[in-house]
Amino acid sequence: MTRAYFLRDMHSHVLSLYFLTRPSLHPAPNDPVLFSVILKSCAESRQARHVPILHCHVIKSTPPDSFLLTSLVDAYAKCGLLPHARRAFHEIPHRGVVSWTSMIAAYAQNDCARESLTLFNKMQEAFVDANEFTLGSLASACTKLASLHQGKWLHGFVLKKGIAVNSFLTTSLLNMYVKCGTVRDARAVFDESADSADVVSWTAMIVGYSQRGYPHLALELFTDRKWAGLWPNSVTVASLLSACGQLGNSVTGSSLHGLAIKCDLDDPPVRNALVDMYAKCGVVSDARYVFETTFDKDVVSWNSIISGSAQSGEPYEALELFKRMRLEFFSLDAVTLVGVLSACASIGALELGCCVHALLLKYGMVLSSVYVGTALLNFYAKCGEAKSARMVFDSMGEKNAVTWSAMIGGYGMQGDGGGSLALFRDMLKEELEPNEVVFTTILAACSHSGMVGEGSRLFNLMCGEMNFVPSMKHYACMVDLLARAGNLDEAMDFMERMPVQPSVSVFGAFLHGCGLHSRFELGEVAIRRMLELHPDEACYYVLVSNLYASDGRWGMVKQVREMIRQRGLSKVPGSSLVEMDINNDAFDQVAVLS
DNA sequence: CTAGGGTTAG
Repeated sequence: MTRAYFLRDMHSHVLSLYFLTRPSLHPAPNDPVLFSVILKSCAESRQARHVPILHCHVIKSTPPDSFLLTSLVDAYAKCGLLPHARRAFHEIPHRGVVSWTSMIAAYAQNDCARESLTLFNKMQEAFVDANEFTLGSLASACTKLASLHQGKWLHGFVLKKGIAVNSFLTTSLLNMYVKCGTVRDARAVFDESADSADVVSWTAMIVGYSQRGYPHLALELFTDRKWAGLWPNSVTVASLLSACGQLGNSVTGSSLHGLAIKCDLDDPPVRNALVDMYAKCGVVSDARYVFETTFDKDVVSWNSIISGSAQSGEPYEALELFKRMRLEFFSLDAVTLVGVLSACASIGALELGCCVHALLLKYGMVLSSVYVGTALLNFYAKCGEAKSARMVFDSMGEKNAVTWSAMIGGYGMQGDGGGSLALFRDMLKEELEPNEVVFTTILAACSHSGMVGEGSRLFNLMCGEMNFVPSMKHYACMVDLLARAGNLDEAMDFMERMPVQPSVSVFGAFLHGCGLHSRFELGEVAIRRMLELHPDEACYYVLVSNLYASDGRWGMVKQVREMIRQRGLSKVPGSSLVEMDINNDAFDQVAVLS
């Protein structure tokens, strides 16, 4: 059990004990110490029941005790009773910095960040000086408002007024920069107060790196000897596991698993992060093991294993788990359905996915986030339903590069390169920055529709005007584009002029074109080059054997296959899927869905 | 009497 849970439990016991021994009598304010203890326990255990009665006792005396009213503000706020907190605040006769800060914090904790800032202005008008507590709460308010501007102003205020910066304030400011600004600025805050760093500020910085796409730096900060004296807790470990998952680093991941066991850091977020890490590193069996041995599963546990299975090539397992979740009456959320949709997309389970769509509408989830809309769109696109995908696309409010890319790819999959291009132009018109995934998608769409001229033009636009450095995927798309259309000499020329060594997938695209257009002599030239660059790769032999097969040279095919066997290389056979037998399996699922 | 960090998704 973590410290937070323990404390909440303890305060709950304090209350039970007190009200058991004095069933009808609440403490009177003339015993302020006991009174404060009881109030604090109400706040920490989130039990609002007794607070109004205690409040009555306080305001009976004249003048009411400012200290106790301030505690009441805090207690109400922690129980989520913001209007009550506000009333108590207005009843305080002498408002000192603590009273103001309690109310500012009350707003920040109850999602009224805007009011926190307003109240801060009133506090300054009342000539009460803010302290590090006040500014910490205000920094949290800025984080919730996603307001870098206000946050920077606050940071400046702290420096200008020479307010003592402790690890609490450091963490709040650092976190503000992580969520609203850049990790660089966050790191600057962290480094400037390195002397007062503790586990929480250190962890906040690790979380920042992990969440903002620098998992490598997260691990680096963790192993930095400069902070060797800090001992990680379960929050630290959970975010480090997330970083390992992003990197696909299961070696460090399992070490952290060991650390968590050794230090008894075992709560739902850690277990969920473990499930996610193992799934992302391709060790689904370990992910499954951690999941099955978690006895206090929450919705995130289910979501992690469902998405993990779906993304690790086990979509049927994912659907099976979803069914189990429903049968156990576990309540789902949008993330669950996004995972299920991704499983449906990968096996083309149109019927089932449509039921998920119905569920999304039922819960009113479609508009709730870009993630949901994009997942639904992607599902329809992958099932070859570009029209339905487009309807989802048009109904979405917020869209990002992934959304656009899924829709562009949806047209591409149907061989509608014109549709892809039109949408790509719309994207540029809306002044959105296409990323490398969008470029890959549009190039592939051109290739599948035989639009060589358009594809080449886009590639030049990407490398020239838009200053993109093409990745291996882009090169493979270009070679595929040229080779598929029969421009094999041009494709060969393109490969030779590439600034990096072509990968197996680039050769694969080329050889495929050679097979399609019966240019076997060129294919053999490419095979020789590929052999020099990539020996010992099974897929290489498969490509060669495919080329001979398209020439009808079955003797050669047999020879190559024999070579694969002798060298002990193996390749997972490819497969494709068609939805059938809806009446049995899918309807079984549908029954669970409704 | 007041303050800080986490896990899942396209």
